Amino acid sequence: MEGKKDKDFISTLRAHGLQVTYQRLAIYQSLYSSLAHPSAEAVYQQVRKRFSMISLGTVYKTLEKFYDVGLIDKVSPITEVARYDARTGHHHHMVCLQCQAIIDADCTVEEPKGAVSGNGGFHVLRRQVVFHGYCDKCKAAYVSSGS
Amino acid sequence: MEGKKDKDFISTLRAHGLQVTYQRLAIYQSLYSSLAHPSAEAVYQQVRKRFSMISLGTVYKTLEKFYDVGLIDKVSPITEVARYDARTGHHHHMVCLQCQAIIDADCTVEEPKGAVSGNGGFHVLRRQVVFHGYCDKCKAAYVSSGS
DNA sequence: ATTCTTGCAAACGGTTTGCACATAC
DNA sequence: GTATGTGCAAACCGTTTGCAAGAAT
Repeated sequence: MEGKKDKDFISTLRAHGLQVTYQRLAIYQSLYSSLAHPSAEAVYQQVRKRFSMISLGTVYKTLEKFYDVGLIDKVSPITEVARYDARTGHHHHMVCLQCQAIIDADCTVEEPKGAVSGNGGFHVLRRQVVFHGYCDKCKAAYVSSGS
Repeated sequence: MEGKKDKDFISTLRAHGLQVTYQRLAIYQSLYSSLAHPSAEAVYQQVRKRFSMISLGTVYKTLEKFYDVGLIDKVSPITEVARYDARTGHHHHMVCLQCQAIIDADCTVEEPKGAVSGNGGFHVLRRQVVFHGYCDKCKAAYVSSGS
């Protein structure tokens, strides 16, 4: 579940003009090796396992900095807390209403047609699709327990 | 900007099994007559103009109740606070990164293709597309100020 | 009369901020 | 040596909750 060596993380950080610290390495590495779109708190818990003195504040600051320089994505849909993603390619998400899992999805979206003509002059920079529903696991639980 | 009489609001509330109060009427009416996808705070400020003794807590509780019974929609995208919409038809939104305006948009989205085969068993209930960018007004400001 | 709703204020939780100390460069 | 990052704790702010008084049915 790794695939990237410390060296690579270091050069990635440098490539984004970031100073390299153990905390940042640990945070980026943790995020990079997760598919769960973890929250700041989740990253904190994960990183803490190997780096017990890290503070939650640092995790918040670091994730925000990563996001600022475009190193990571921020997925903040209808889930109640911010969730992050180290894969910055344009893809979309399926969010489980039950367990809050966020699963990557692909799909194409056509240009928006505003209420008025065209899209009302809106300049689209990014499009994000969020599918809400139940993941495979929760769907089963949902069905078996009735309605 | 009205188009609906008090009587209509009353029957709409009743139709959703809600007790009718002046506060609820005012809140629903305010939301219904706005295109701005206002936040709870914004609804509060609006309603307060004609109903000065209303409390913010009531607005929160009421909007949530409306949402529960399906009377209104909750739009909580990358904007920092919850935003509501009295138009519950399936439509999407363009969110201005500058002024936080939310503008209705139409577009079709195809079924999601999960990372795995199909959509990995995900049962889609709702799909929401958020376009981020700059609205007509802010785009102009953005361009004229350079960068 | 009973149940639901309101208003108020306190609590909550995720996130941000200020500051002194430590670290990267 | 200087700028930047860290840890800690307090502040922040949108939102939720508990409860007593008030209104709807």
